[in-house]
Amino acid sequence: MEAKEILKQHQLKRTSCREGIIEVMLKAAHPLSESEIRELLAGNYDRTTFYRSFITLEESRIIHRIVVDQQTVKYALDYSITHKQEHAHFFCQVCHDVKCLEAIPLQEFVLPQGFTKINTDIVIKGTCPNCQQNPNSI
Amino acid sequence: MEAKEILKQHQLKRTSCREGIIEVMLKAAHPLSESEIRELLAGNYDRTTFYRSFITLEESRIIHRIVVDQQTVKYALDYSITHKQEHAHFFCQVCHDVKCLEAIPLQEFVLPQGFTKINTDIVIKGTCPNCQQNPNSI
DNA sequence: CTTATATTTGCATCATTGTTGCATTTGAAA
DNA sequence: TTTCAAATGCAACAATGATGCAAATATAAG
Repeated sequence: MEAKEILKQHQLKRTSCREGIIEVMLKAAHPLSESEIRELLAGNYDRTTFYRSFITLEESRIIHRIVVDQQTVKYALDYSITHKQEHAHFFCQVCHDVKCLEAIPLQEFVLPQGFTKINTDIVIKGTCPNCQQNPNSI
Repeated sequence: MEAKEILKQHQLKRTSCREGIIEVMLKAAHPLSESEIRELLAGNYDRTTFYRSFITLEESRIIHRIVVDQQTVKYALDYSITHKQEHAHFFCQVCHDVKCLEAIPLQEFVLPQGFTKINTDIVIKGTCPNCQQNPNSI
């Protein structure tokens, strides 16, 4: 699907900043940070505009956050757009990339009586194959 | 174990700020935020001192962070101190409390070839029993 | 117990990031 | 093309992360 259509479906105005962010994410092989998206974006937007675009896109459930730690947040298109299954994410502590672990089936979390589950975030931290082989490529 | 001994075992100087933080966490029923700990703390420390104490305690693996989202971070004593099993955490989106889900056994995450796992963070978001019953108690 | 020393604290300070108000600009519906 | 609500860009402020340094303090040695 195209960025334009995604915005229309979610009843958001088609602005170049929003459209650009979605386009970058459609092309991306894995979740990107705000600064990575900013660098891949054609236009040069005010940081407030950029900041508010993420809020809007997240509120409309077009994108979702993957919070690795306080200083590392990545963004990915929502499952409803990618049609992917919910999955765990892998964070490489060397190259700081996040990869989707779609191949790993997730367990069912049966909560104690009275708890209601909305969603589950799973982040596995470690070293990715590339950084294992080339430990000096930081 | 007592705060004093924990600091000694980790070869840290016994300062009242560090000791106070550990004592508060030893008494706590569930993970606390920085501001919650600050309120429960007897002394009134400079924010830099407080800030650096958390860095030191985390580096020495006395405490660990539970990152719920960018603005919600809770702290708990390290598993090596509490002797608890690794477990998932539950974040209530109404009262913002975090509870340890020690009763839920965790699956094994078998990573693809070449990945090395260091640890796994699991945060389940939803509504806790108390807030389910009293939806206006925010 | 006293002294010596390396560590920690508190304060000042600066950087970065989150957030809001408002005038101007822009998208899209009529 | 016109109209109007929504989005942008800018200024400004708040909150938080981070660092340098003199003064205070914990610990080990005497």
